[in-house]
Amino acid sequence: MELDERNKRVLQAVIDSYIASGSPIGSSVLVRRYDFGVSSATLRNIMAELEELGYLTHPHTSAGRIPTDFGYRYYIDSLISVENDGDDIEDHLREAPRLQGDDLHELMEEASRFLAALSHCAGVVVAPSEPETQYKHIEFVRLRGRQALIIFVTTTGIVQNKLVDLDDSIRQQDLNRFSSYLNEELAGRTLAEVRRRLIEKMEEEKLLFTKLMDETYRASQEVHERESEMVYIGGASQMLESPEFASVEKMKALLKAFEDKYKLLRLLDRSVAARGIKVFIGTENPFFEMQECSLVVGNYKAAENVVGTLGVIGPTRMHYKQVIQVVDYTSKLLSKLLEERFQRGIEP
Amino acid sequence: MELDERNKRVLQAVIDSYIASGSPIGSSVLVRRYDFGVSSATLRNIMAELEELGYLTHPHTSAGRIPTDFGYRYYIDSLISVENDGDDIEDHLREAPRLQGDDLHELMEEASRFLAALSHCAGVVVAPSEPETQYKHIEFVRLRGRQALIIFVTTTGIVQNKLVDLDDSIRQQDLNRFSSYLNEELAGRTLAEVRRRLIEKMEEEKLLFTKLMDETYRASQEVHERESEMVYIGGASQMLESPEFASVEKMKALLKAFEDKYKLLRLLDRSVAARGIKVFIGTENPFFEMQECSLVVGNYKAAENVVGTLGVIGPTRMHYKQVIQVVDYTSKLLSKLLEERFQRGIEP
DNA sequence: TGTTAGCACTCTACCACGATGAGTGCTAAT
DNA sequence: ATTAGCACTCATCGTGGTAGAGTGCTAACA
Repeated sequence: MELDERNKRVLQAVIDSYIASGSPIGSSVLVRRYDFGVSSATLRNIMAELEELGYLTHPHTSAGRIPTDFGYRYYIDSLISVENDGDDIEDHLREAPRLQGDDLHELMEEASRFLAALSHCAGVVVAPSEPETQYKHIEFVRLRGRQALIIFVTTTGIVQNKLVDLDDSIRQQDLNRFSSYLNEELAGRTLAEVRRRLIEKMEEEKLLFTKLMDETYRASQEVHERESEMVYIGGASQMLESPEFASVEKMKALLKAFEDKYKLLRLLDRSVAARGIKVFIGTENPFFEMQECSLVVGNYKAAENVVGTLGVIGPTRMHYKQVIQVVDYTSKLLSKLLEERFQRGIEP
Repeated sequence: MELDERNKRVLQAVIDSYIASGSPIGSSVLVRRYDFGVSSATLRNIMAELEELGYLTHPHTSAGRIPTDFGYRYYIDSLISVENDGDDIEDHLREAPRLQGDDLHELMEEASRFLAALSHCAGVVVAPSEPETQYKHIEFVRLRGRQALIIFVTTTGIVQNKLVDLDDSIRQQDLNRFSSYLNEELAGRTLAEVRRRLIEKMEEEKLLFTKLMDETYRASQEVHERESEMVYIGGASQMLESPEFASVEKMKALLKAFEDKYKLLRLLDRSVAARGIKVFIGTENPFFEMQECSLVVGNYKAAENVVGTLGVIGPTRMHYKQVIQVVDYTSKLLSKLLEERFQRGIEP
């Protein structure tokens, strides 16, 4: 059943107004603020119809209407047009502070705060995740005594180091040979492949460097673990400003959810597959603590591969249009920065 | 003016009860729960006296007494004895999960969560701060093309790397000579000294490696910046459990304060000078947002030097005795772990 | 002089009550 | 199909009244 043009306009007006004001929208408000050319009674009939169809609801009999999750879904899919009059956000973006952290860690934190500041919600950035991250370079460095440093570089510019004990008999030249061997063998593979390959090698050739190989394997595993754990949350307190979280219980639930970064990670990772911006509304959201929140998620990439997720978590009543634009912009910005960083830093 | 023995006991009883229950303590409660051998009327007189002296107050005429900050101060300085019957905490500690992160970053996060879990407040750990951190080792590694990696290791086990462009003419052998030169020159100095020395060197000998020297200088500076920014907060939502933060305003204030890590840093750094555990109560606290909080701070060390601060932030009404023990224990634990890590990892 | 019993007083928390007003749903007229 | 009008509902807010906890003070007592 398709909505007719007028009903669409009314639905949009209700949701727009509700997003702006935060309180339920009654028929009189619509008459006052919009020009539908009909009376409040007609609007009441239309709204009753929209409620029947599941787009709207009202908290109690004598209150105005608020959108359901289903209503928001329709609003986002069919009613807002991000591209055609997307000029309002551009101004904000132009005067926004630029991201400039030169450390990856710093850059991620900055990006999460950037998202938060522009969206007035919490900003989340997940560091590049493993499946798409590629091995770039390995290097072994002898330190004093028996110590050596394994330096592991990925295409996303992460440098992982690990200290290991080594036999005195192994000299820097040996290490150099070993590293160029590995570099040739592993070039261009993803980390998962690298790990598989290392295990194969270890079984094939039970040679001199077993221990070193083993440690290398471990280092590559640690890159994986460290990366996939890294979730940066910025501006969580922004969210507490919205009246929907004005109750102590809800605040606590929200805060707890933010502390459990692992859950957030899984939540965000669900959207890695898809390109473009995705929106999860309220109950579409798999975690109970987040049932009153919406999620706007996008990806960023570096070196041609999709490598990470970023997004905004806010109340279901958020300014979707603006937030979608912000997430889109930030994902492009971050992609560009990583690309540059990558070019400048590691590629010959 | 010194309190007589009975008044001390009453003060202690009031504070103990208040810490346990969270609601103001009336004379009848004291009669019921303690055996002072006097009537409630006498206790009322005593409590009035204690109020006169500034140790207690009451929120309104017909409410029981609660401690003032001054009262807490006296309580901590004179009434609780951490050492003599400190057996209650030991059991908890024994069955507590051990810290085992092998990455410094991970270890700090774990420690902050550890503090939070045991104290039921927020746990804070500041990464090793610069003045005491010493330079340990430097290494230059040629990568492909014009790229090279500067690896900078401090005594606290932090490894900082920086990618630089280098002239093709500089070969790995040159780099090795340069690094052993620097290693000799800079051994055992603090980072501040290292930076000073590098500048001197650059002016003295305008030689081949000016650019490399310059980049090295920058790397050492980055170690400083990165370190001093690192504040780990664990279990912030624990604090929201206590009824004193049950108002939305207070929660927000608290959360904002936690987000501004830099302020926290300055707060905690005030106590770096002193050894042992320090307690800051309510208004003794320099930041307005934290006026209703107390702070229990301690230091941890590695390699014989005091290098970092850690502590617990909680409501003024916290279980001081237990928290002091937890902070003490954790600081020792972290010191030991860092010491081990240091021995194992870097020292020959 | 210190302690105690008793009493008047104070203040909060809680509940019930009613007024207000925004907003709906329905019906009958247009 | 639209509209005016009306009865009805429900949250919100201020009021007043009550119960209970706790105090301070006074007068009696050891």
